[in-house]
Amino acid sequence: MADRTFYVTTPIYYVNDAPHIGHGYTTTMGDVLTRWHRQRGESVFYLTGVDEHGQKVLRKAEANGVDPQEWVDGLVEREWKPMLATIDVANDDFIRTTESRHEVGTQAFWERLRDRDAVYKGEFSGYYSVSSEEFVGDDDVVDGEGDDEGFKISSLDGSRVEHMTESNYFFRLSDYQQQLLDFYEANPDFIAPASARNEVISFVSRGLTDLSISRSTFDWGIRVPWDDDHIFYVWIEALLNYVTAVGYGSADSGDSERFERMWPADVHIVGKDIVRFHAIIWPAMLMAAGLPVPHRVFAHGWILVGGQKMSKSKANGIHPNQIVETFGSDAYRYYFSRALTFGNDGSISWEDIGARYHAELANGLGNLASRVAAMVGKYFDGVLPAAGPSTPAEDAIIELVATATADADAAIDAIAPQDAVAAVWRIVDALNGYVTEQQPWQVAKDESQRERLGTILATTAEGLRALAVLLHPVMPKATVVLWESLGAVDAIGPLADQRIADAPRWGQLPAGTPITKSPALFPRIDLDVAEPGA
RNA sequence: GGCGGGGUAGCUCAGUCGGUCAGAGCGCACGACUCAUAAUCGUGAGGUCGCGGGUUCGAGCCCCGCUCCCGCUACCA
Repeated sequence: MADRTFYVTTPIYYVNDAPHIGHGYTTTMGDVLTRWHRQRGESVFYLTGVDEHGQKVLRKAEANGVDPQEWVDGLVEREWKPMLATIDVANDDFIRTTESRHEVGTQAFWERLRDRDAVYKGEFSGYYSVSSEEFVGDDDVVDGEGDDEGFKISSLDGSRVEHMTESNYFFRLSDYQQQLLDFYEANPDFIAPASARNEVISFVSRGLTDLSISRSTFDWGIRVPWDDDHIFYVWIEALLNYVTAVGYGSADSGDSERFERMWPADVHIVGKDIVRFHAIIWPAMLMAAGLPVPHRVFAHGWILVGGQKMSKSKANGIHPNQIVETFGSDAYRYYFSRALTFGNDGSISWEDIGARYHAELANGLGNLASRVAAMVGKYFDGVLPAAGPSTPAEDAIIELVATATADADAAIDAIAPQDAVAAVWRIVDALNGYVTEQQPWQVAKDESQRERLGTILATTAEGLRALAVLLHPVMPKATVVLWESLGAVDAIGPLADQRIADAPRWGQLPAGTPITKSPALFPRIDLDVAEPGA
C-alpha cells in the first residue's frame, strides 16, 4: 500500500484542432496535483495524451488532402506535444490512440467483454444524414421548411436526414444501471464535485440503453478483431487509454505486472462535458471486464473569458501561448491554480491575469525574495547570518508555516489547488509583514543589535526556503531560481528532493550559506504594450 | 417541460451543522516606512446577501412563490 503509485490522468484530447486554454487548464491542474504528490515523496504516474480516431478527424484530414495518420502526426508534433512544454508539464507518459499498445489493449479488452457476453450484434437505428455521413441525435432533428418541407432535417447543418438502420455491435450497458447506482451510493466521492455527481445519478436513474460500440460506414479507427467490417466507436475505444497506457492487454509480462501495480487510477480529471462517459460508461465497461474501477472522477468547470481583450469572437479559442509568452509558464500555472475554483466555472481575463501577476507574484513573492537577498547582501556581505534567540514574532512565523503547510496539504487531497495555493500564500503575506514590522534597516544602524538583525534575516530566509518547496509544484521554474539564490542547493540538496512534510522544519539553511540576489523572479510587465493582438 | 447549480461590496469570489456572517483579495482613499521589482505595512471606505412571503427567540444559510443566468436531459467528441 505504501508503494502504491498515485495515478492521475487528463482526458486524451481530441486532435481535431489545436489546443486551447481549456486543454491547458486541465493539464496544468493535473500537473500541479501530481507534482505536489511527488514532492511528498510518493510514487506518481501522470498520464495525458490524444484521441486520434473518429469521423471528425478523418474528415479534417480529407479536407486537407492528407491521410488521417499523416494529419494527426502533424498536429500532435506541431501543437499538442509542444503545449506540454509551453506550460511546463511533467507528465510521465503521453499516449496516442493510434499507437499499437492502445490498439492491442483495446482489442484485448473488447474480446474479453465479448467472451463474457457483454457484447452482442444488433441494429442501431436513427436519423442519418447522407451528406454529412453521420447519425444525428433525435434532438437535433427538426421538421424541414420551405424546400425541405415534408422532410426531416438536421438542425446542425440543415442537411436532410432519413431514418436508417445499421448493423452494429452493442455493449450491454443497460445491465449496469443498478450496479452503477449502488456503486455511486457506496462511493460518494467517486464523482466530484457534487453537481456532477447529481447529474450522473439522475441520468442513470432514468435508465440506460445499450451502447453501440462499432461503426462500419468509415474505417478510421481500431478494427473490431472478430469482424473486419467494423471499427470501434471512438469513445468506447478512447476511454481505454487509461488502461492501455499502463500495460493492459500487453503480452509482455512486465506490462501486466505494471498494470496490476498501477490500476485503478486515483483520479481521472475531466471537463464537465465528458463526465458521463467517465462516470457511467467507463465504470460499466470495467465492471463488465471484471476490472477495478477508478477511485475518483473529478469534473472541472468551464473557463469563461471575460474582458473584451480576450473574448471577442474567439471566446475559448485562446491558445495557452498567448498568456505564457507574456507572463511566463509559472505565472500561467499560478493563475489557473489560484484564481479559479477547481470544479466550478470561473472567469478569467487578461486584466485579471495582469493584476494578479503584479499584486501577488511581482509585489508579493518576487519582491519579498528581492528585499531579503538585498539586505543579506548589504548587511552581511551576502552570507546568511546565524539566528539568535527567537521572539514571539519569529515564533508566529514558524507556527504559521507549519499550519499553512498542513492546510495546503489537506487541500491537495481534497483536489482544491486554489485552497492549497491560498494557504501557502499566507506565508508570503506574513513574511512581508514580518519584515516591515521588524524594520531590519533600522536594526542595522545599531551595531549592538547585529544578532537581532541576523535573526530577522535568517528567519525570513527560512520562510523563503519553505516557500520554494511548497510552491515548487505550482511554479517549477521560479522556485528553482529562488532555491539557488538562497544557496540551498549546496546546503540542503536539490529542490525536487525536498519533502512537503519537511518544509516547516526550521533552521535548515545553515549560517554561512551564500545568498545571492537573482534577477527579479517576476519582473513587472508593461501591459499596455503586452496585450495580445485582436 | 423535468432535474441540478447559481444570482453576496465597483470587479473576482468565500461563506462548513441557521445565532460576532455581513467577509477576503483586487481596485480606491488616507497614513507609516524606505531593505526591496515606484515594491512593503496599517487604517478606512458601508453591499436591502436577485424579488416577495413564511418558519424561528434568531436566516445569504430552512420552506413557498416569482424573476434572471447556466448546466444536464446519451452515441460530434
